[in-house]
Amino acid sequence: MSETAVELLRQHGVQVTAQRLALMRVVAEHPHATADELGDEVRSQLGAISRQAVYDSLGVLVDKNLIRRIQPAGSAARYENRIGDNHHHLICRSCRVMFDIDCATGEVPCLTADDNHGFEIDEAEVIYWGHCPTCHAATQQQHPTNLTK
Amino acid sequence: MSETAVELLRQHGVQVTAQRLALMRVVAEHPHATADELGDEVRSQLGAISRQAVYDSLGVLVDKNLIRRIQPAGSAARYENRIGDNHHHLICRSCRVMFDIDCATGEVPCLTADDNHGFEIDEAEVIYWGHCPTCHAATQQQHPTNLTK
DNA sequence: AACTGATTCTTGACAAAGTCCAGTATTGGT
DNA sequence: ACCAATACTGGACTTTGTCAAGAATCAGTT
Repeated sequence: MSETAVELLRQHGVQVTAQRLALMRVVAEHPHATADELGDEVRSQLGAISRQAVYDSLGVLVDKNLIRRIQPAGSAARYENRIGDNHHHLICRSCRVMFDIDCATGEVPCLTADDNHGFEIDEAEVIYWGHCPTCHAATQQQHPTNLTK
Repeated sequence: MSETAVELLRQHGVQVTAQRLALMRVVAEHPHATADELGDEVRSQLGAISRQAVYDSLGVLVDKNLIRRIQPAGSAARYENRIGDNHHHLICRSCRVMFDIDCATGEVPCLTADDNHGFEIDEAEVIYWGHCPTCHAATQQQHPTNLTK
């Protein structure tokens, strides 16, 4: 597994460092974690890593398309290593749980927009918002208006 | 126009204040502006408004569905008064320009997900990412890897 | 028109997420 | 093993937003 990671980095012309390898591993182990959480996790495995290194490395990995960054409203950026399958996300408005979800339309959804304003569109990001079973049950009694948690 | 705004607020059981009226007007005049920008604009019209009042008021208006909050990756929350027509957004990865875009599939897109994990889904937020004509032309020569602006 | 309770606004401190910068350490090619 | 390029560290700083206490405003009632 580490072998593969090293090769992957090399293939993408990226220097191989302990921090990057650790982050790749940790992202795979904890999908949808924040930079902070990933940093803590790496810290518990490597002993130490600076916040800047976490951001730098994640940034490089995102740029090279080795991991994906998701940034849902009202929360810090999250990272996942499931890439290239154009899947989307389902998030609970109350508790912020997040699930992967395959697009209903099968492939690249809604990618053809009526008026693309001359843009070169490369991705249609879809986020499904709703309430998970638990939170939905809880909101039956009272109707919460402040969803900003 | 102000009449309408006053009525709108009343209809939604919201107290009518100068700050809220100003924000509604300013949001209408500057779609896709950030809270900060809206605050500045109100300030230049009313003379003064506190940051907290801006956030509070925008929050109330969003809760009452009088305006909509959009929070694209890598930028502060933005507000617009075009609501209820389920339109989406097209954003340039380089310069962050943002356009409204009607959904290609006509109505509530991709809202039926294969496996909804038991969620009560109420919205499918779609953001089209790409490069605007200008930035696309610029990226033809050199391939920029850092899209985090 | 004045009173009053509830809501809203102001002010200032605080917090989270991320960036900037200068110096040091690592990496990988020779 | 050496060296230039790249990456990491540590600390200060910025941006975006929230919390909390008191002052001001709103709107219903008399």
